[in-house]
Amino acid sequence: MNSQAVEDYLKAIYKLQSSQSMVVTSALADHLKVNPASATGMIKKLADSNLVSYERYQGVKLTPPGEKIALEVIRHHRLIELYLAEALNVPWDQVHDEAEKWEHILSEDLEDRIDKILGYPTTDPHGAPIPSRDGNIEQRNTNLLSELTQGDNAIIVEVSDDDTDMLRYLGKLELYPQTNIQIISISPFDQLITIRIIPNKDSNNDFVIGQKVASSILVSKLEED
Amino acid sequence: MNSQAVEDYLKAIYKLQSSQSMVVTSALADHLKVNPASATGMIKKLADSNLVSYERYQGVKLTPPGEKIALEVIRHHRLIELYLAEALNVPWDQVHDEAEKWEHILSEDLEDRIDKILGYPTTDPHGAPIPSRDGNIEQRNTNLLSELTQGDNAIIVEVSDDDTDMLRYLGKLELYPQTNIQIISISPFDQLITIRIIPNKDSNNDFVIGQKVASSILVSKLEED
DNA sequence: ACTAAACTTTAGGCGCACCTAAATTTTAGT
DNA sequence: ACTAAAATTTAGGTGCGCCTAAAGTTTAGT
Ligand SMILES: [Mn+2]
Ligand SMILES: [Mn+2]
Ligand SMILES: [Mn+2]
Ligand SMILES: [Mn+2]
Repeated sequence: MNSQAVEDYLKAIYKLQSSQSMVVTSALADHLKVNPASATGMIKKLADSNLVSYERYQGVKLTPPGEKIALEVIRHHRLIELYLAEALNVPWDQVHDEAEKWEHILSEDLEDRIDKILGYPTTDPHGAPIPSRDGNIEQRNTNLLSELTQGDNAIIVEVSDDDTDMLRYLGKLELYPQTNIQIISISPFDQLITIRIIPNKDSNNDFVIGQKVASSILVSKLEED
Repeated sequence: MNSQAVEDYLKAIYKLQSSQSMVVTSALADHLKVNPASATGMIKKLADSNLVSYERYQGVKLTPPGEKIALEVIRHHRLIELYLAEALNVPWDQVHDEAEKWEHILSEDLEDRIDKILGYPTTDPHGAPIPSRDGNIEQRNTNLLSELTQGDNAIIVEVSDDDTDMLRYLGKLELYPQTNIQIISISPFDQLITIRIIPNKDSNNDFVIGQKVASSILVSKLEED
């Protein structure tokens, strides 16, 4: 069995691979809040087990077996998050921490039972896709909300799930996955974004977010009509 | 935070204390499937933290703080077992292993949510009492089924929860907690016990169990009428 | 009371996953 | 091309929880 540490490293590498194609030691160490020297140690272990390919001083990449394990753990994580939210009414800003622990001990049998009870869901409470049992994950074409320009219409696809305070804030603004939004304006210098949630007809409920918040939201652009 | 190992030791000591008032190193080592030398090492650690009182060569006893932690973990274990059985249809012979892992990472918040959804239950699927949040546990007056004599009527209170095969067997015999039984006869030499489940009126469905099975069942004697 | 068996503890080690400090390699600026 | 800064790896060490082997203590039988 893979240790919790191994699973967390593989998961982190998977996540970081979406931005950098080769994950660099310091990025991994930052993400996992360990010392770079510790990350190097684990990287060597993972490379020995053929879970990552590793070039000294250059960084790591998941091998197919490493990616398989990462996706398995991510599937656990997201199914658990959704289950906690749906079945146990855990608020969406708290499901992540609970899932972070439970994901490592969930049995395949219980995974299947949860999957079934949820009706074989495809996304978690933050909009992230749930990998299938055999390790496939939906690839989507998304933009950061911070990349949109004035007048754009978009639907929120996913929000980052690991910052409790951010999630609570987004909840207060009602910026959930599946919400339709329009970019009313973007201010000069600070790039403050004025947003309207789309059923709203006038500017009464428009609000402003900054770049930090806007770059934690993934959207899919809608065609103008 | 207490490690999983510490929690498992305290739980084991609690369980063993019900039979021996001072828990001896080898009993603990047997129960936890570790080497006696390892148990000694952990015992010294627990004694240093004031979770057990320890006399060299004589054995250990839980202190009040140690018992509090043990009951907390047992509460987790039993709530989880019941939740898995009720909400996720996990068979009663499989809930134990899942709970054994989950009990150590369950948050107090999720514990409360599960407790509430189950309607503040008092016993787990095997009939064992669930300690209250503040660490009280119901004391019951029970006998082993193996201690009963011919003609006795009794109600099954609890069955031991940690042997999957035994539980599957008991399930097949329909010997669940709350089942009323009568001791029809006990054979000489082997002490084989012929049992009738009480709604049954004649001997058609009587069956025989041996001492191993009979001593894994806790009962409460019923007065004759 | 003595002794042998049974039990328990001590001594010494191991693997895991982390750390700090020092050495090495890469990188980026001039 | 050279050098200083940044990143990475190596070296050496820690705590945890386990192990085996050896030494010490209790126990039970004679
Ligand atoms: Mn994790
Ligand atoms: Mn999520
Ligand atoms: Mn356990
Ligand atoms: Mn139980």
